[in-house]
Parts: sequence; structure tokens; C-alpha cells
Amino acid sequence: MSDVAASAEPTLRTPRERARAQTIADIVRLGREHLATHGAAALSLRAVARDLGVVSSAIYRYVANRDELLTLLLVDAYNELGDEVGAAVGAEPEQDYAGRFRALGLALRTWALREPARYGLLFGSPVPGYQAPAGQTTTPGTRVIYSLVGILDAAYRAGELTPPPARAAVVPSALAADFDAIRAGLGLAVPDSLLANGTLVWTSLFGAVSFEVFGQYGADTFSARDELFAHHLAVLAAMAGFTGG
Amino acid sequence: MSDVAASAEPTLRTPRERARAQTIADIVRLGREHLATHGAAALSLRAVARDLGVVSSAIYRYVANRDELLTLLLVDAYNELGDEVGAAVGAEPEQDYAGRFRALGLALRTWALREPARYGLLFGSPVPGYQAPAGQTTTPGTRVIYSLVGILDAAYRAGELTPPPARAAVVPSALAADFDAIRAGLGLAVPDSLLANGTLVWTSLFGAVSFEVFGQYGADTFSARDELFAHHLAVLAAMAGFTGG
DNA sequence: AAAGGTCAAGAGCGGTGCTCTCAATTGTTG
DNA sequence: CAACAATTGAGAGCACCGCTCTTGACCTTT
Repeated sequence: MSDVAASAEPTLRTPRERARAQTIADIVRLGREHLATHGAAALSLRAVARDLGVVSSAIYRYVANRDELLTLLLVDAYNELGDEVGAAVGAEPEQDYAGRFRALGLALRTWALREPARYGLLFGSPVPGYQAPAGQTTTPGTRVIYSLVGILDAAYRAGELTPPPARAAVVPSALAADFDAIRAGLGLAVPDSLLANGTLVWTSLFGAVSFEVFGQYGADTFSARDELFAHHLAVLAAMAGFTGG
Repeated sequence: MSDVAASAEPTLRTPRERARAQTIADIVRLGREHLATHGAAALSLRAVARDLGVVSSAIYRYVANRDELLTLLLVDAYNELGDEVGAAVGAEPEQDYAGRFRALGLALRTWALREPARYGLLFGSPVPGYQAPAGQTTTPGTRVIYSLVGILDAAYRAGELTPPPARAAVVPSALAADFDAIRAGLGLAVPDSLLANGTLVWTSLFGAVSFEVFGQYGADTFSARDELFAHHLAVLAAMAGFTGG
């Protein structure tokens, strides 16, 4: 283990430590560029070393291997996405829950379309042979879903989330146990039926975005993609149970 | 261009042509195995050649390059998925539209969980530097969505598809133009609001499946995944407008 | 100034996609 | 049936990849 995500960044003292941190930052920046232009599977340490102006073996002084660079880029991307989604959600009035949900969805889509390769790294097919180290990636990787869950819970507590009709609210007991654990773990008040719908809203959001980013719609099928996504967001907001908006 | 998806397979005459077709079939089979175990990005022509018991350069007698093998595997996977979905849909009574929709969703999920790497090739992040040749992939690649559209249209014509409430049915004119083109191109009767919801159902289906296949749910978050997906299918059926079932 | 830590460079291993040449095999045809 | 020609497999080779190891130079600290 090297100093990935150094614990609380203790204000690097020696010039050597500062130079080293700067070099690692440069490597991440170059890696991000390669990722954007050539995709995750084509990410090459040798190419990054070339761009850094250094012989290929020297890169291993700063990054243990390709997987560790991938992890750095994963955390980097999760955090940028989390920052942008957080800022977009925070820009909406605290009580406008539907508005916050809409902002979350739009920010996610905007980031994904701007950074398709990085979005693919986070939410596309897993990189073969690479297993993300949970210790470093779960915290940044859960920021968006925690934000969504926070909006849902706040809306429910404010009485602005109406459960779906009874016939669609049946949650089998095995699934209810999962929701119990989630509620307990995150301190939520949202009932099963709304949690179940919220889960579908979550996955559907990423399904809609992935279709666009990964080019699953044909090239000519939809020209009004902004409107299409806005419509989807509205339907998903209704599915989540938002009343106003 | 080599003879990928030979036009209507004119019953290969000469023994040479038959031997050649057999070798290509073996290559696809071996490629499928490598894909399943190591993923698309790690697919290696040299490794396939080794398994075929032949020196690496000989593989180029049958497959122009790595991309062409990828295309063969893409078509192969699309067709297997299309076959299984088609069989599952066909096993339901023709008038049980909701049942057919459910069968489609379950067949899709079953295939995806059984063949995660091939699912990732079709619906995950695009392979960097590879562009699927539309001429060979669009027909097999549209079988599932055509099946879904067919179910929706038949249900609508039978009066068993109820449009969403008016407030959720607003479709902006730019988007309506896209739906007009789709309706004309496929000879559909389904109105805008149902087509819009159907599009979301389509992407949501793949969103839910992708989350499972790509491990986006945490390892411990959901233990009752069958029930979760069944619930999602029920909610999506309601969103699509199915009345019975 | 000496000692220790840190660094870039280079050679090297086995892997990859792909090209080219050459010899052998094989099917077809006179 | 034999000669021809198309097809095929083997091998060498190029440039790239991840990664390891050794060497010599540099810089910081004592």
C-alpha cells in the first residue's frame, strides 16, 4: 500500500515530499487525459511516463502498478462527480425536494456526457482483472446514492413523499429484510414501498444516462435528447413519490 | 470485409469452404470462452490461436483483425440473447401482454447474469477504439427492443395499454417529432406519452440489470435480488401502461 | 564531508496486435 | 492421374505493453 488518499493530508513538510506529491498529481492528471481520449482498457503506464518526460520504469517509483493508477483515477472521478452533483443539489432550495432530485439527475447526466470514458470506468463494464479496493473507493463511490437517499428521506419526513398505490406496494419479506438493514444502517424513515421505488429510480437514472453515453440509442433515433431526459426525470420523480414540482 | 454473416448461407459447397467455416466457428467458440472468462478488453487473438492449436499468425487467415473477431462475438451474443428473449416471450399467451413483458425482462436478466462478460460487451462501456459496424450489428442488436415495442404496440391496439395521467403525458414538440419518426418507421399506433414511457421502461430495464451484472449494488446491500427485480418489473409494467397482470 | 535515502535510466522478460515471406499442403482442373 | 494454383501454417520480425532488477547519480540529512 502506498499513500493513496493520504490520511487527512498532513501538510507535506520536506521539499522531497512536496515534489513527490506534485509528481503523483501530475501522473493522475495525465492519466485522466489518457483515460478521456483512449478509455480505461487502453490506459498505459508507459504512455503516461512518456508524457511525464520520464523513462517507463521511473513511473513505478510513484505508482505501484497499473491497478493503483486505475484506483487513483476511480477515486478522482467519483469525487469530481460527487462534487458536481453535490453543488447542483445544494444550489436548490432545501425544501424543494423534487427540484433537488431533478438537479441531481441533470448534474449526473451533464457530467457523464462530458466525461464518457470516466463515466464508463465508474459505471460501465468492469475492467477485466481489476478489483476496486473497497477501502479507498466505497466512500467516494457512494456519494451520489447517499445524496439521493438524503433527498428522499428529507422529503418523506417533510410529508412530501406519497407512497405508491397499495397494489404496487407489496414488498416480499425477504426484500423487506434488506430494506430494514438499509434503513437501520443509514437512519432512514422511508417505508419499504418508497425504498423499493427509490431503488428503481436510482438504477433507472443510470440506465437512461448509460444509454446515452454508451450510444445504445441508435445514432438517428432521438435528436431531442435533452427533452427526452427531462421527460424521464419527470416520470422518475413521480415514481419516487415526489408530490410538488 | 470477409464473409461475416454470410448472406443467407448458401450451403457451402466445396470441402475447403466447409473446413474454413468450421475453423471460423471454432474461433468464435474459443473467443466466446475467453470473453466469458477474461472480459472483452482482455480478448487476445494470440490466446485464441494457442487454444486452436495454431501459430499466432495463422489466425489472420480467418479473421482480419481483433475488431472483426469482436464483431463476430457481438453478433453471436446479440443473437443468443435475442433467441432466448424471443423464446421466453413466445412461451407466454399471445394476449397476455403484461406476462410477455415480464418474460422479456426475466429472460434478459437471466441471460445477463449467466453471461456477464458478453452482456458487458453489448451494453457496457464501449471497447476503446472499436466501432461496431452498423451493417452487421444493427439487425441482431435491435431484436430485444423490437420485441418490447411489438408487445407494447399489440397491447395498445388491444386496448390493454392505458396512457399515463395527463399531467405526466406532456411531450415537447421536438421530442414528439422523434416519436413521429419512430411510429412511421415501425408502423406503430402507440401515442407519444406511451412511447415516451416505453423508452424509459426500456432504459430502466437495462439499468436494473446492469447494476446487478456490474456489481454496482454493494456486495451486502441486497440479498433478495430476485424479489427486488420482480418488484422492479412490476413497477415498470405499470409505468409502461399495462392494465392486467 | 560522510552517510543515507531517493531517484532516473537502462536492460531485460514475457506478453500483445499485426505484417511479411516462405514452404507445404490441399483441392481443382487439364 | 498429374500438374497447376489456391490456400494454409510456420517463422521471423516490428512496435507496443506491464513489470522487475541493477546501476549510477543526485540530494538531504547528520
